[in-house]
Amino acid sequence: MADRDPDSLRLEDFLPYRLSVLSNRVSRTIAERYEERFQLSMSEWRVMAVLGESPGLSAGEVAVRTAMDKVAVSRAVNRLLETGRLERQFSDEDRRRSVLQLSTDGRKIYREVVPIAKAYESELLNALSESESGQLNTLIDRLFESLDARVSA
Amino acid sequence: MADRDPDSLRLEDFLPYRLSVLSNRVSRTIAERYEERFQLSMSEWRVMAVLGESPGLSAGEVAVRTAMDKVAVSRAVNRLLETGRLERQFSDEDRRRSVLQLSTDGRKIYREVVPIAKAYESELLNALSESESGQLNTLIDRLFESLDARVSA
DNA sequence: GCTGAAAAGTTTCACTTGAAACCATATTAG
DNA sequence: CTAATATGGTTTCAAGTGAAACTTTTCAGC
Repeated sequence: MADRDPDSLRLEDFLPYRLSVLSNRVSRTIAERYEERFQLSMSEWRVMAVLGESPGLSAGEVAVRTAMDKVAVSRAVNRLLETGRLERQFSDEDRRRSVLQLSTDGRKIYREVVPIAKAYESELLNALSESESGQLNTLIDRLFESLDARVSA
Repeated sequence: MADRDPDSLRLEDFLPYRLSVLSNRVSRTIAERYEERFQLSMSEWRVMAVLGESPGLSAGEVAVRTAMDKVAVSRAVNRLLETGRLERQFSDEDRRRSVLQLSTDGRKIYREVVPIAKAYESELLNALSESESGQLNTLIDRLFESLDARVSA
């Protein structure tokens, strides 16, 4: 497994590359399952997903939770408003702050997409044993910690 | 770790989402290290990386090896030609087929970037023990197999 | 209360991206 | 041979993206 020739770089063995390819394939596959069927982009679905779990968030909070930037959130929110999947009010205490929640229609779609998403995740994880999935999660968390540790480095 | 409520979806625990965020952060971080310094986009670097390992590939072969689509490769190749990092000939047997290799300048940059990329990978993997990195690689391979198994499903 | 700075979102602009159409060369069938 | 088909690569076009500028509202200091 060791690959310690410092002068050569086999892209196929390079972790950042492997993660990127894996993630792209996974995301594309799952998106195919709801994009066409629900006319829902991945950004829109992410926004719906956090609002389904946590109604009443502001756009900024959605951005943090989804790791999207605020521009992308703004656009996704607007499309979801246009398509009637989302309702927006503005906070009484702070009228810049939006208060977002799924509409009746949005909740309906949410309830349809969640099982699709979870089924796909299970399918993918079928390749792994229970304990391996646990390992994977732990390892991913470690990598996040490693990234956080060197924010400004 | 089990999360088997089929009606709810916590994005933060959802593997496809976690992979996507992890991969984006890793890629962005590493790209920062060479983009500004070498005026090199991630696509261009990927093309250089495979040609550094395997000179003489065609554009199509580069596309397969980098998991990029042919449009992206075509554009990256053209930029690399313009900036003098790449040389292109066309095959004698099949004059549609390009034969690509790094130029002297390209090889120089390649030799500078490889250690940067590898250093970053090591930094990231410092969070893991030797055996954990091995586990991670195995798990990622399994997930790829799982994806390949259901190509047309 | 006012003025200046900050925060929540939105808009703009320049750039990237991928699908589909396209061009040139190669191959195959008749 | 020549027509039809396939293949390698490029161009076009429509959509997506992020950084920076902007608008509106709030807050802090005086």
